[in-house]
Amino acid sequence: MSADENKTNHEGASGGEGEANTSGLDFVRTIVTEDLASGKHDHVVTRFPPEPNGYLHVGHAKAICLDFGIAAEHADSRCHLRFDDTNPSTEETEYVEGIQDDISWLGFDWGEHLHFTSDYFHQLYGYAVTLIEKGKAFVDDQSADEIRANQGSLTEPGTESPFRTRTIAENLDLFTKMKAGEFDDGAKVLRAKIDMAAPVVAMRDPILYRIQKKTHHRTGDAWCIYPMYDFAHCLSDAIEGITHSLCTLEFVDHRPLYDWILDELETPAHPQQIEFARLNVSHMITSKRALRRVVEDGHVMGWDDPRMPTIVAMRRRGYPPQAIRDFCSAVGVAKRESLIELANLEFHVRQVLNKVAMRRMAVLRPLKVVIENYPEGEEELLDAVNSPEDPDAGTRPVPFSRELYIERDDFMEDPPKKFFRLAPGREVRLRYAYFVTCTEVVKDAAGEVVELRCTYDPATRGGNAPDGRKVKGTIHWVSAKHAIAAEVRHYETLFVDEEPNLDGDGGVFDAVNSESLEVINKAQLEPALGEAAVGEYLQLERTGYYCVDTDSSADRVVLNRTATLRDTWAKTAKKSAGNPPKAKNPNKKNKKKKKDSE
RNA sequence: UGGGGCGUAGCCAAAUGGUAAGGCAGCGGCCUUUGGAGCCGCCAUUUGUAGGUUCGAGUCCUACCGCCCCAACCA
Repeated sequence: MSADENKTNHEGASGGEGEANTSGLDFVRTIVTEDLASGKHDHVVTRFPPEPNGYLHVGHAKAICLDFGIAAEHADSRCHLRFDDTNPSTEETEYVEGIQDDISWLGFDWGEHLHFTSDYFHQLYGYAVTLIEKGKAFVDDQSADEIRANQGSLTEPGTESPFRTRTIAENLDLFTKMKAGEFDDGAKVLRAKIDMAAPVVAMRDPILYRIQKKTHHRTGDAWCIYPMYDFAHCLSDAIEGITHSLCTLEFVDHRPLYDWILDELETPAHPQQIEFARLNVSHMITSKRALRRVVEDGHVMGWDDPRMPTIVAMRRRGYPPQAIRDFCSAVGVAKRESLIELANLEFHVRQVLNKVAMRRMAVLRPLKVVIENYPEGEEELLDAVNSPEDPDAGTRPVPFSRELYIERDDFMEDPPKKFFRLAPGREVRLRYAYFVTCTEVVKDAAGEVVELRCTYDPATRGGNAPDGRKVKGTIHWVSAKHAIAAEVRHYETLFVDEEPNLDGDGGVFDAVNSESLEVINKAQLEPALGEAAVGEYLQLERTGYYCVDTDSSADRVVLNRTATLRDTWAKTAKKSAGNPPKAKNPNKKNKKKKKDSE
């Protein structure tokens, strides 16, 4: 018989549709599905509401996938992109454009529903006037400091403003003058009249409008008063007919205010705010403030540096949008705060790349090999498969000649037990080419191996021996004469800790991994790589997934390593060497409050 | 110490009173012209703790413990 019971009881209201099957759905989709089944709504409208004051990051990707994803799952449903641009001092057109690019790239489409909270400034103003007329809002002359001081504490109630009892007429007059620009920034604010003793601080006469004589990136100087988030957001949702307004957990406390405003005013709709836990990924941060520090302090090349957790950066690094969507879908949606291991994201990146990346050969750290019984000056073209996952991708010719490069790591003078690659006297297969046997090791004065002399078996052309003999190892190679020199960039995580502590003495500086970028200057690529386009997904066989970086030009190839290949050899090698696991950065724990993390 | 949210494996996450899905990671094996990919198997006698209700509890009740959020004229 309680009100609560009525609120949560959807079944009775159903038009005999039967119960919705919500098994396995996350809690947000469960609510949406039940609302549809009960007839509360016959379609769903969601919205993704970024503030254009920075670039989108992996955490936003989750929200985007949720907001747009849910809309796409139901008939006649849609998701709006609405820029929450109520603070002209931090927002810029550059970000408006960047955010649209990111969402499109991720694979979502808002159709005709590109909106701006600033489009509603006039309506919002009208709602504010209505609130004043109802005696539910007043103009406060207190300074910011005074308001803060009178707010009370978490355990003590606040005290009412001395201006709280102004007449409606006076409030109307003052608010009109605020809008007309008759007062300075901070001189006055419009506040809701709710309850200074409310246990939820957000309900203690929250500020609705403040004066900011700033030029807005869209409305210019038309306004000098701007609505606060709490006032603008719920009303914008209502104006757009949003059915389910999804946001992160820190807004739970704001829900009573969201509902209060919509209950006090006559609006076209009363959307339901639903909060879910934000996405955290190990070794990444999602605080815009800290991200800006990382960029401004020069720890990275920019917002799109492949080590950044931003969407532009993941794009430049070579993460396919499908992988990001798969990842978001795999981590789920719940209210429990969590820290997803980076390995999870990388898994989805590899999973997609394995299917789409063209295979190529490249030698990162070259060791010269001379095939002594291969005629000088001769060369030939061998066929190499472009993708074992996609027969339609065909083959390409790869030039072979007497002098080759192989990976230094693929040779050991004194190999351990399970090393299957080249060693003195040992025979291996050069991928797609021939079996070769190492006959001599050439060293320089310092004892460094500088060259290998080998012989090849002409009968093994293509990689198979007619006599059926097997080799244990297959290594990649590149013809020295035909190779293209390139720069290859390898990345480690930008932060050394799983959960970087940004509040320590050194802040971001102490948290960043100073060895997160490794530049390899003279990698040798097979000729086909000279034609790869910027952004193209590649797998350098046996070494990893790469893509052509935007820094590349006609005469310079730069590759980014997107992800390594799973490397079981590295594991067994490490195991037999008894290497201890990497030490972790000790300066963790004592996390302090993180703000500005949306 | 006020209000709110949350505790299921190393990391995520399902299970709507009926006997703990799935994924990642890890471990073992098969296969392999990438030590890749793929395939097979193993990995929670138990859901923060302690009581209680019930034939039956991760689910309901009580108490306790722990973590997170809230005192911007930010969003």
